[in-house]
Amino acid sequence: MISDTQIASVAQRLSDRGVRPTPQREVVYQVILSKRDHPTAEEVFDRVKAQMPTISLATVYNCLDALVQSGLIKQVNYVREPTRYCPNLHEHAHFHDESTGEIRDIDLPPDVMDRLRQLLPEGFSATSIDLSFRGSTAQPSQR
Amino acid sequence: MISDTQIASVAQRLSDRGVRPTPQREVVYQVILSKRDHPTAEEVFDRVKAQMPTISLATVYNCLDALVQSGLIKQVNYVREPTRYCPNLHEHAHFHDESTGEIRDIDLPPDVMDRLRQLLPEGFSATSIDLSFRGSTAQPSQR
DNA sequence: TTGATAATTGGAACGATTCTAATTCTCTTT
DNA sequence: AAAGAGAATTAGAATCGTTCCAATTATCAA
Repeated sequence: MISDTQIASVAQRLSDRGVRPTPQREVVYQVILSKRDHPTAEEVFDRVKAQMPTISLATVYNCLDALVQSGLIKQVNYVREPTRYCPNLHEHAHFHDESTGEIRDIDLPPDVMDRLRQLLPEGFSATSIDLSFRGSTAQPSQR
Repeated sequence: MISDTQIASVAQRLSDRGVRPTPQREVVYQVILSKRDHPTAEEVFDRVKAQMPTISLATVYNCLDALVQSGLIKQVNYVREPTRYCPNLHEHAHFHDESTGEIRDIDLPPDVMDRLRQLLPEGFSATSIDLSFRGSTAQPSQR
């Protein structure tokens, strides 16, 4: 369930970032925030339709693009899989479990980020750093 | 220009990895080795056609898959761009220059790899680690 | 040389994403 | 509160990269 104050704060966060807060964008953003996973655009579309059945897939793509551009969400992509979207704005990496397909966030301490940046030759500056692991987990994740 | 010994060694490397050395695979592999960049499948297709005009795009994809699976080349992918292929087997990251579109390899020292692996929680084991930077270079790359 | 298996081929099919052009909305200015 | 300009939304068509398919051809072991 979503309270009015949450809706308000979502709209607020959009305007704060210079994103015109349309109902569609609010719902898309709300949907992404309300579940800590990494949905594809199609999955977002399905979830959003529950609240706003008339929204179109093109709009979902447009909204996701606006959110990504404004820095409110991030994109994750794996070879030959649809792009996924991620509401976690902390510096983090992704672990892609090959057996379950699950994607888990891995915290990235600042010292590691610094160390990574040091790898770049003179004159290179990175606006984003993407780190992703692929592998398997010994035990099933408990959550 | 490609000498016979180079061809031979390409075929040899294929069989060493358990990849049946067909003419198509040899040419695809040779083409990828002969230029230190990160071509897409279509680009590989174009280059290969110069030597073997009858090859089909499907075969190029098949060959690239075989090479990736056997560990002879790597895949690189960026959000909403076609998959790219990379002959550099050393541990390395990629730097994606946003203004030129160029992709540069960045060496990854073993200690950094170790540090990255340490980030994984208990029970997680990574079969591959992908690190990629996105940004711009102050000076144009000299090479 | 033969047979079993694997690879290649061209074209159709597919999934993800983008484009298009018409409509509707939002927000600012009156 | 109304109007107008620009932005966002929409449905559907189009596009792009990739995979699938069924028929043909090649490779390798016996």
